[in-house]
Parts: sequence; structure tokens; C-alpha cells
Amino acid sequence: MTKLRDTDAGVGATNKRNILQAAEKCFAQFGFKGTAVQKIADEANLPKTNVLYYFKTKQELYVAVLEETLSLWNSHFDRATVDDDPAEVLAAYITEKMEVSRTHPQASKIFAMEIINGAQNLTGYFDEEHAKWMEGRLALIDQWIKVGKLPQLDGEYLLYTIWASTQHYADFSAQITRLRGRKMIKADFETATRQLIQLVLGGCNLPVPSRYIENIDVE
Amino acid sequence: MTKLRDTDAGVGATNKRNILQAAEKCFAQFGFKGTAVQKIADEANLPKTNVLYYFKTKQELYVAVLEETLSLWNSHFDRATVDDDPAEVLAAYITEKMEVSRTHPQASKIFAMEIINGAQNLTGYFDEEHAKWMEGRLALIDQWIKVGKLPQLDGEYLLYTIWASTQHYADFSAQITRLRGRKMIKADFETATRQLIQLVLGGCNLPVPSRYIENIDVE
DNA sequence: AGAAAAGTAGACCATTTGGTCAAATAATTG
DNA sequence: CAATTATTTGACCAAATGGTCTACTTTTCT
Repeated sequence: MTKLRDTDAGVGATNKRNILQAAEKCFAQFGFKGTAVQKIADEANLPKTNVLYYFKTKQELYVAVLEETLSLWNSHFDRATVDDDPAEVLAAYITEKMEVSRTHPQASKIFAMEIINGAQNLTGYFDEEHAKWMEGRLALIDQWIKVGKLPQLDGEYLLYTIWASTQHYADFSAQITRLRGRKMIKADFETATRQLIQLVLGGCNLPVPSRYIENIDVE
Repeated sequence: MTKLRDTDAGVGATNKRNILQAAEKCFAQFGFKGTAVQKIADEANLPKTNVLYYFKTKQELYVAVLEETLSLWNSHFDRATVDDDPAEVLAAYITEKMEVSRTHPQASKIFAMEIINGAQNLTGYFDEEHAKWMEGRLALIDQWIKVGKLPQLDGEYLLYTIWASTQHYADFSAQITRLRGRKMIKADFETATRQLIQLVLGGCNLPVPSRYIENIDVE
């Protein structure tokens, strides 16, 4: 029926997705400089020229990959209001971020390296949006404090702690795996998530919503 | 008097230190692949050949830099025992790690990138030592739990949270700087440290030692 | 069908770069 | 002082790599 539309069907779009995926894998493992376009091409089972056909330069491809990772920052927290319960909102936020670390570790790593190297490729647009987002969230936290739903604290450092502690499981997975002798599986992530929620909420004098407390039956 | 001994005096040793410092700066900013030996040489004000004279390969120089960063992991926590007060020990540990982030951000970044890229250059020796250290610290935490100084929790995730939250200020400084519009200064680090201590100890149901509570006079 | 556009792909090139060589100079030692 | 050792330095090389050019095939549109 409907002829193939341009955006996400068709040979071109398929190839683009394919290339982006291959690139994500490579960039996460070797960084921007450490990744050869040829390597991405191999990973995507395409000749190098073909990769450069869809993305004029390696840099352009990298930025495309990077921009995809930015969607990881979206969460329900974005739309929370002062009427919401900070315990619920923060617990959900931590859960979401942990889930991102578990399911998109490569994207997290790319983002981390980009920041470590000075964030030269993050557009001013992202900067602005991110700063605006931050401003709004800090205002919300201040409101929560004002209405007594949160104790006096600096929202900025609270958010940094949440970001750091959740992203850590993606970015530093190599260290974690070596320390414990095996990769973290889903159940481990769930335990880590529960404990992190307990720690952060406890540190904010908030009760942990029952749904985030492990169901240990009997005893 | 004493003729110059080989290790840390003499032209060679001076040059080596000089090169290591230049290399640390470059590797932190551009990563291993992204750093040209020539760049390090420029930074050290030496011809490239001279750099390769002291370190046979770029990799060897990188590993030398990397190994220096490992000393960052040493802390008073290493020698804590069950007789110590976990609140004091953890607060001091967080303080030490935050201080490392503030004073050695480059080393922290290099270490972070090494881990993100799979920790290919970390010797098995470090792995073993680190795992042994971890085992000992987890045992200590379990002892604290057993004697009732700590609530039931998994020490592993507690340590990850501390590492992540403290190293974040070094590794993600570019993001933080952009979000707040200016670099974090010493006073900011102190505030961040206090709040992180409050959060972690609060999350562990521990009282914050008075010395770590800000002196707000009056009001 | 035929033109135009999209996609495929090998050959090729200029630059970067890690590393070598050889020659010269300075420092040390017996 | 002579010999040896340590250090400095420019010239050079081979491999890797980002990117171009050209030619060919396939798909799409009219």
C-alpha cells in the first residue's frame, strides 16, 4: 500500500540505523580517535565508502551517535511538580537512570567520554536545554523544601549524586565486573537500585515507598 | 656531598617527571589514542625523540602515567577496623576522595577513561590488589553491621556510590561547569562534600560527626 | 521506458604519527 | 686523559587512516 516513506524505512534509513549502531559500539569501546571508520564499516558489513556516503565525516557520524545518547536524559522527573511526592519521584528517577545504565551502557560510556574530554562536541543547544532543565528541577526541589516535603539541602549536589551513582554502573562496569568476578545481571541491578534508593531517600529523610522495598517473605 | 643518586635527582629523573606530567595533562584531555607523542614532547619542551628515549613506546609512557594515578586509591579507610566509628571513617573517606577529585582531576579522568575503555592497561597486579582490598573492606563493613554499628546493607553498593559520587566532580567537571556557569572552587567542593557526607551517612542511619557539619553561626 | 536520484564500491591520496637510525654532545668513571 | 655511558636531536620511514574521485548498479519518479 503506502509507498515507503523516507524517514525510517527504505534502504538508506536501514543502513543509517545499522551504521549508527555499529558506530555506537565502536565509539564506546575505543573513543572517537580510537575508532577507525573502517572498523565501523566492518562492524556494519559495509564498505567504508558507504559509511562516508551516509555521514560525510567521522565527526558528523560521531555527533549523530552522541545526539542519540542525549535522549537518555529524558525521564518522568522532567514533568514532576511540587504536588508530587519527592520520595516517589526520586525513587522513580533513580530506577529509570539505573535502567538506562543497564540497557544502554554503550551510550552512557560515549556520553561520559565526551564530557571527560571537555564536551567539545555537545552543541550549545544541548547546553542551553540542559541548563534550563536543571534550573527548573532545582526550583522544584526548592519548592519541595519550602513546603516541608524535603529537608534543607542543595538540589544541585543531590542531582549530581544521583547521576554519578547510576551512570557509574554503566561507565565503570569493567571495574565492577573485575571486582566481583562476574558481570552484574538484572537481579544485581535491582539490588543496587533498591539500595541506592534507600541511601538517597534516607539521606533526604524521606521514607522509602513500599514498592521499592524488597519483598522478603516470612522470617 | 652525596653525589646525585639515580632515582629522583639528576637530569634523567627530572626529565622523566617532566614528561610524565606533560603526558598526564595530554592523556586526560585527549585520551590515549588522541594524544600524539609529539604533543607530549611539545608540552614538556623536548624533542619527540627525547620522550621516546625515556619511554620506549607511547604505551609504556601511558602505563607509567596510569600507574601513578593508582596511588589515588590509597586512603585512611584502608586501615580502619571494626573498633572505629563507621560515621567517622566514612566521612573521612568521602572527604579524602573529594579532595582527590579537586586536586587531581586529570589523574581521575585518565583512570575513568581507562575503565570505560575496558581497563586493558591495568595490570593483573592492580586487579588482584584491588580485589583483595575490596574483600577486606566489605568484611569490615559486615563486621560493623554485625556489631550493630551499621544497618543491614550491601557494602559493595555503598562503596560504588561513594566512588561514583566523589569521582564525578573530577570526571564530569566540564558538565558541572557548564550547568552552573562557572568552575567549582574550593568552597563549592566543601559544600558538596558536606552534603554528600550528610546524604551517605543519613542513608546509613549514622549521625554526622559534628566536625562535618557546617558552622552556621546565629540565626 | 527513460531520466534522475539514490546507493554501492574499488582505487587512490595526503596527512598524521609511532617509532627507528645515526650522529653528535655532555657527563661520568677508571 | 681516555673510554664509556648517558643524553640530545634531526632526518627518516612505514603503517594507519580520513576522506576524495570515479564508475557502476539499483531504485524511484514521470
